[in-house]
Amino acid sequence: MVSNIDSSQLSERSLYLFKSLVEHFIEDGMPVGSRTLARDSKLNLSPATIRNVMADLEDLGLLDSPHISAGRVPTAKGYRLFVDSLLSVDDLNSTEVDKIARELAPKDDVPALMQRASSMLSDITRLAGVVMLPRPEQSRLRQIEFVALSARRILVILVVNEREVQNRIINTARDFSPSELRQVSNYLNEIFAGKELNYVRATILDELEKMKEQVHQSMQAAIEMAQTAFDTATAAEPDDDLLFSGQTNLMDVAQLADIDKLKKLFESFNQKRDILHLLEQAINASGIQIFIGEESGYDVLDNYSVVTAPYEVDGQILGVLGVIGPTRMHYERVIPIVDITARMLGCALNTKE
Amino acid sequence: MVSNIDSSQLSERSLYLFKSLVEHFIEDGMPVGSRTLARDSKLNLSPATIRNVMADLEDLGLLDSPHISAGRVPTAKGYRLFVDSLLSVDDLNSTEVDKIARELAPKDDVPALMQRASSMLSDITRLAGVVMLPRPEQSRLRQIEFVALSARRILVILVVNEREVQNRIINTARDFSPSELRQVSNYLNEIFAGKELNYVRATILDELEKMKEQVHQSMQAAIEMAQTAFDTATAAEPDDDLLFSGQTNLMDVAQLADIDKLKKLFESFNQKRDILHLLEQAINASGIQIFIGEESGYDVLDNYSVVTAPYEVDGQILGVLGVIGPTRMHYERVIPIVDITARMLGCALNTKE
DNA sequence: ATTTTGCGCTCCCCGCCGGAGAGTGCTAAA
DNA sequence: TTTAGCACTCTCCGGCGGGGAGCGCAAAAT
Repeated sequence: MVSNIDSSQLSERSLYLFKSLVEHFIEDGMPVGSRTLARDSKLNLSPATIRNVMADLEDLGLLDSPHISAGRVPTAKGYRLFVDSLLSVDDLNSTEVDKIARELAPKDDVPALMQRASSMLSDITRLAGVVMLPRPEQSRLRQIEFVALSARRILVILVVNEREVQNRIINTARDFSPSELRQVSNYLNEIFAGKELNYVRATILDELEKMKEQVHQSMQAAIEMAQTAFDTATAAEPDDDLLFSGQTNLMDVAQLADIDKLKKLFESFNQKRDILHLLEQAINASGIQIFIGEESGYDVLDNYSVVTAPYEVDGQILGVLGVIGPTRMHYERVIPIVDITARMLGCALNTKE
Repeated sequence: MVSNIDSSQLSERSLYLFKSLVEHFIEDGMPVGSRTLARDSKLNLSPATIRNVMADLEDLGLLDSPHISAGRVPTAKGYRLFVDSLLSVDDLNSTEVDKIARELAPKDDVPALMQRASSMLSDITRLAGVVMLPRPEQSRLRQIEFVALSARRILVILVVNEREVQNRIINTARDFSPSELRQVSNYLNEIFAGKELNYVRATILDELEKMKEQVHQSMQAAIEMAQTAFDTATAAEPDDDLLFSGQTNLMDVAQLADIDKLKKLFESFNQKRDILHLLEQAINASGIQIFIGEESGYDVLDNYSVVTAPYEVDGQILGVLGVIGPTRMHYERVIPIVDITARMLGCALNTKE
């Protein structure tokens, strides 16, 4: 990757002009020329001077011109500098904060809350919102129960992390009576409650042999049953961990030529893989993270940026949420929105305890 | 609505020409002129003759011309005639039938099966697929169970229709012991098992008073608990009953000017309301149903058609599935695909019992 | 040394023109 | 009833030209 530019390498004036160029371009999407910049900036410089500055900025790789006699446009590197060093972040007005708070009031279950967070992000930014659901690695088993549907069909209920409930229906090799089932669930709850799902699963697999010798005959069946249940449980919903919304907002901005690009982007929303990988990168770097255009490494994101923030409860990061839009988005607005949404989502998850 | 045309009102020849015009237009999307039609049809007629015929067809409202010196294009009414009387439906080749059968093999739970049906429809047609989940009106309560999460937080599990499981967490006014809960669930199962959810709900509401007098004190609590549970239960997931897929396929065909229309269509996919209403119309007319362009009454569907078929188990219709694409889709291919998918989905749901 | 002025040059955009092509409708002849 | 002929209407380029925006460079000004 080409070295990024540090704001200290540039004169005050260059930075100021660069900043207003970027702002101008974000505002109306047209390449910005020296004349416009001269008029709008309060520096009272002639267009010629500004042309010189712009030429320098272009040499540094911060600007680009679509063709020789058009104005300049920021490059990904340019946006990077802008976002890292030049951006003055808006304060959100209180109506918006209120709206976010209201939407994220903890009224129902976790998936619904996540869904609301996502659609709120897209509503308020008029871009696409995305929320990564809490990763299953952080799932702790709280309780396991069995309900007999018929003699050999058993409904397994896993209560995970206080709020989430998972169901599986399994078929058993032999009959179980209700009291037997109760016994089994008591046993399993005793040894596994509070443990991580993956740990539970691993334990069941690894120590199956050992346990077989120690425990009562019917407990063997319990172990096997649990194994079946968890096999499906932890492998479940591997593709249902991203919630998108407002994709259609991206169709507004799209200049017609981009429709093909946009289609690819939508497809990668559906496959979820790329976006998921991207968000996983953001999960560790705590705080707002911004991926600009091609620098994300996914070429479907050419000309698109992703603003992400992890959300956490009790200092533990549970997942990531964010906004996807054109590189020329209003970062100064989007950033605080993503930031505060992540915080409030954390709160909502917390108070729901 | 303007009266539709019956095929008996037209001469053999007109019908033949009309049919090849529609086929031609479906093939390459360009208005079809008299010359082309004269060349392609085996009738050995001069373009002039064909022009006369086309003029008649236009008078009948079956054709339209974008402008005076362009060829002709079918109207919605034209497609209607084509689909109702002229269409020769393809036999699916066995590879495709196999593919459908394989995809719909009953390997896992109902929602996943539905999801696969939807994406299969879109994959195989290269259009958008949609599946309506079984409507809750047809839900019969099979079993109800309670699991104590803590003293006053209770997990309610409703087993519906043999396969579906719904969970709610409710907070109670007072503590319940596990044995009490067992008692309550036994009581509720006894009176409500096998009944329709809506009936259950109505009964609980209407006869709450009456029961209060008759039944034991703790049963009162049971009723109230059940009420809380069902209140949320039947109202639940009103927006999660349609599964779309392959929306992006529609971006291929879209001529650039249509991008705005397409956006509106996508938005109505998200809101689900209109499409849901449309599919509900299809649920009663058993068999394939086709909505062409504006005749559906929803103007987001201008220039789009919807091919639907209800799927059923034991002669009872559970829901509807279908394909959404441009009016100029290959009906002769789409129709049998939708048809067979609906059948096979019915089978899959049946054998899963 | 920096900034400005002046100037020539390069593009894009838009409207215009004109011809080619496709297609129509009408009328008159077969 | 069908066809041939013909005038007419549109669309779709491609080319042309002017206007406008913008650039770079060099020379003059500060």
